[in-house]
Amino acid sequence: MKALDNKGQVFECEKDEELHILRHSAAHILAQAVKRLYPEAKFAFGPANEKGFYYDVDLGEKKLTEEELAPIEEEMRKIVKENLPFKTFELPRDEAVKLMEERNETYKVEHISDLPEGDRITFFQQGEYIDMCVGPHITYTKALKAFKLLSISGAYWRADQNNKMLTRINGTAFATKEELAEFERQREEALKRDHRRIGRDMELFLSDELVGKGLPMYLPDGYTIWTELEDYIRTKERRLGYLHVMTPCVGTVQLYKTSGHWDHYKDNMFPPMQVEDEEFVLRPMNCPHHMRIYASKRHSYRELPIRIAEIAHDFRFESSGTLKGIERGRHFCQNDSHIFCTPEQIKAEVKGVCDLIFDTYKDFGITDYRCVLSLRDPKDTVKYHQDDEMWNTAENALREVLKEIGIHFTEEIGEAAFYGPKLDVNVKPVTGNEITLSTCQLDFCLPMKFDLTYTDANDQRKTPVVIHRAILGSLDRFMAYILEETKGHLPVWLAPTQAIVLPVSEKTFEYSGKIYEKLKDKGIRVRLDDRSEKIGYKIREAQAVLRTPYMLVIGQKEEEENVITVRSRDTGESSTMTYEEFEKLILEKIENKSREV
RNA sequence: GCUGGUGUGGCUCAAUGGCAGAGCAGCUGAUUUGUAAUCAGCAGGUUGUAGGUUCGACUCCUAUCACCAGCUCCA
Repeated sequence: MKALDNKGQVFECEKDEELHILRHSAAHILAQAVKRLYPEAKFAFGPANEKGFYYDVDLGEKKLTEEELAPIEEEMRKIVKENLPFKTFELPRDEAVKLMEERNETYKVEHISDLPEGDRITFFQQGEYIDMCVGPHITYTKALKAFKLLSISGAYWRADQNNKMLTRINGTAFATKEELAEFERQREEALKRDHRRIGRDMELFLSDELVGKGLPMYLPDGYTIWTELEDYIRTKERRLGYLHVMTPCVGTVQLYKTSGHWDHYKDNMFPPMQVEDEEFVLRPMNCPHHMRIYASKRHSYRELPIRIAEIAHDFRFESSGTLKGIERGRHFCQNDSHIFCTPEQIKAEVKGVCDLIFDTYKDFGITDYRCVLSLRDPKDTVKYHQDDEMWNTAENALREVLKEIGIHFTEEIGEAAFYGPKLDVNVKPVTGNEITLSTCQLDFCLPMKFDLTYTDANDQRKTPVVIHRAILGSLDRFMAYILEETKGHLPVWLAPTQAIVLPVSEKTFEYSGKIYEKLKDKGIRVRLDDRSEKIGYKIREAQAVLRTPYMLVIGQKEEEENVITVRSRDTGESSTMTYEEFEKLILEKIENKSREV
């Protein structure tokens, strides 16, 4: 595909940048169409992204509805048909400002004033529409062959909620109509993979208005998965020397004032409750409790590192718009730990945490993740604890360790916790934005606030370093991700129903019942489907709804030969074996806590 | 919280101002079945909630709640 850069050169673009150029150009054509239909419209930013493109528009008092997308899309088709050439030109800063002011593009003017002095200011034009832009773009509007406007949403100017909310028009574009059709098909498919949908189908959890929004309840099968995850991680942690504790789900306001969380997050906590002369909040995180456990006695350097862990229930008053099934609720359960160590031990401990994270991911077959070293924004004096030296030490220490271990990561400014830098491991759920699954945070700050100490080899009082870490993050969120990844086809050890006995007819109910009882006695999560339905019906339900790894088809043939026929959920294939062989097989699978089936 | 959208039986959807309906699930009965839906019957609703307009509202209006997409936020 031919493209035009901002020096006016036409070039043959690389395959991998084609889509981006196409979508970015679609955004310009969208803007042109909007301007034709709504001449008062002012434009902010209109980039391409991984899903398509959007343009943020200020339509004054006008509120665009989704029905009004169709005429805009129609106008875009007209522009494409007009086959307007894209042109580019460059202006000195003052003339650029003048041009944008003439066109009433106040957001563009504001943008120019933020650009560094020496920057070239370039424009692209197709027909009557001029946009300030670095390009590149398609050469003629006809090159845009397959596009669609998808939705309307709001977006704050410059991503700041104190600014005006603009109208964001979302669309997508592809090189061909076939690819666009495929995109729409995949979008429908994705809906079926959404953990909220799977959770409802499989009866894993539910939300109830009367209980409260953002407060999901786990049903028996969902809780089975939950407890398996809990056992899995606790067992792993015990082997690594973590010490599990249990602390209450409330704490005094003073506790959070001491930690500094109160100042930063009081608006995102459930409000305090006054009881006698104490004021409590539902706890939003566990660090302060664990700090107080550490502080409860004197520690020698010989004891360190001390790894205090807890599967801890937390409550956060999340904004209603951010709630999303069990991925983000107002109650959740953290797989939390605080490692108290000496500065010398940081490296080994961070490495231990990283090893644990990636070992766990290997078990769950999680390969599509992104590591981010989250640093403070030194300009943000409100959010971050002020201590340059501490930050430099902590950030350098963490960066150094990560490099040494050989983890590939990107650095992001302003993503750190208020008390320290962190490594976040992020994944992409089926719908919505990237989420953090695991985290490892280096903290020199809270130990000081809580006056934590240990006695070193020279009998000197020293302040320990704290590593906050979560592997499964929140069990709820982890479960959501695993459900989406597997489409509910969980490995045997996690599956709520591990095997289901399916008698072909009443004639084999008794033999089936014996098999069911034997498996149940072994602690296997087994069901018996003794309804008077045909075998095909039972298989369909076991496969598509329950997603049971093993379906045991028991007919007269099996009874006569004293065997069972095992149908696999994942291959759809059946094989015949003795009961003993099957029991051995399934117990091995349950023992093997990995994604393989 | 903000912007937009959606709310009809457990689920998926129909009915656009004039008698609230279908399929699946459920229950009852028949059937005794061999690898992704056996047949018949029955039952299931104050159309999210509260007001309003109208002779008449699932349908129009107002408010509110929940859910969905996106934005902001995410210790």
